[in-house]
Amino acid sequence: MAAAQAEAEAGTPRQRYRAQVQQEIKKHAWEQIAAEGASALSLNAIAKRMGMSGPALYRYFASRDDLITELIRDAYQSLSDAVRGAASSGADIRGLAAALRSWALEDPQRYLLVYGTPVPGYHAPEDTTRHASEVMAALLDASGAEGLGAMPPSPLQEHLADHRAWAGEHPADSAALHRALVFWTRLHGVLSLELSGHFGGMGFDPAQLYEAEVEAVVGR
Amino acid sequence: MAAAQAEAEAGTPRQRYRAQVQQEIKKHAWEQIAAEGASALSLNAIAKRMGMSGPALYRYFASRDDLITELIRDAYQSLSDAVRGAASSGADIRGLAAALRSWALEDPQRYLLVYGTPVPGYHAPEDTTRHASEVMAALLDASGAEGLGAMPPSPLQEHLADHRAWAGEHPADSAALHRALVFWTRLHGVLSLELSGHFGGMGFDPAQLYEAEVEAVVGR
DNA sequence: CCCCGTAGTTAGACCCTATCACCAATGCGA
DNA sequence: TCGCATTGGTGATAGGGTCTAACTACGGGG
Repeated sequence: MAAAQAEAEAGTPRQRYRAQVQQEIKKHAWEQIAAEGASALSLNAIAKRMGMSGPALYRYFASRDDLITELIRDAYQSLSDAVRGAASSGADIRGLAAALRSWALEDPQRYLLVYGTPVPGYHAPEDTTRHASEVMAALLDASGAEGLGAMPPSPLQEHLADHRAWAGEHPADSAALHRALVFWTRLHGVLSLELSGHFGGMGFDPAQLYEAEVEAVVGR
Repeated sequence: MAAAQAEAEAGTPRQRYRAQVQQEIKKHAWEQIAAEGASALSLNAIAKRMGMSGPALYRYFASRDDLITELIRDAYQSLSDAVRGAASSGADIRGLAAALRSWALEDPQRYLLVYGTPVPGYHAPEDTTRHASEVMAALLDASGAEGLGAMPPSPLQEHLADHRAWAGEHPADSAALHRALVFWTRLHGVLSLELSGHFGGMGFDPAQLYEAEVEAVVGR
């Protein structure tokens, strides 16, 4: 609570007001993104909805890209919270998968902001990669758990044993590294195609495909 | 060749000129997309590079969205050609995977134009879904081939047996349907994350992960 | 109480898409 | 070969976007 106070109420009244307006801008930005996609986000439109003139927003965000970067940062933070929250409340790998899916469906455009098509040349700020690492760490924890079907040794696992920089200090064997990567890429494969509407009209239920992929990762 | 003539040289000189200019516009559009991404595509910039004024392009494409739709159409066509070409020259499921990957790496933005983040509310024209079906059909052919590791029966396969509208008239059993879906989603999972740069800095080789996923689909 | 920093304004430069009216050239039928 | 409708290209313009610059109004700390 002290932390919440420090974020929400600390400082001078001016700073509190500033933080409040920034939050409101972001709120409208998310609504607009959910409705029209990130590429259609317009500072002018946000300003009008807030009852002020366009250039006023530049007191709060240096540029449109700055605002979007901030939103991406928040999205990463939210994702990290969701999966680490699930992990810390005892969820196994299936639970993490469920948490990931419900986080994605809760706001598809938010998921696509993180994992969708990037602008060539865009470089994510430092702390987003930190959040990505946190998610990875939770995945690696779950991937190393006992009771999972054994992944047969493969050339990839030998490769991963030699290229595990991304795992940091995490004490996971190459089978766990492999499982974490497979968890990520397979679930992203189903989720992103579903959220992008590529399953639309095919007639089957994406949730069941997702479940099947989760079971395949677990090892049956 | 008769078909090529019909496309490239048929009709009056006016029609030939028109088709030629349209092709040149598309060429510049692809260059711009490859460099800056589809969201940064500008008709004005294309016109300037071609040495003419902005509004002139509207003689050839009714709107920016129209041009992009046409590019998506061409991308689908190109993808369909690539995988059906591989299939018709005797490639097995591994060959299809290799063809898909090399098609994707050849022009990442082209892949992302097809499978990347869509604009909410955008509806693909009819013939793109036709190309998607052709790709699916090639996949289903390969997925039904003998010599593949058996996919154990699962709840998903029962579901797919009842929801196979997307397979059309194709005589594939539910195991083949399952394998085709898994082929698509898993390889897309690796490819899209790779092309979006999410593996950047992780240190491992995406190609080896891709290969491992292909082997997993084949059934080892 | 004054004063300075901050929030907000309008004006404007420079992009973009898109439409319009007008001009020029081209190639077809008579 | 000539006339002329069709077609391609132009500048002007409307309207929206980002973003900068100059100016005004307010409110809290000295």
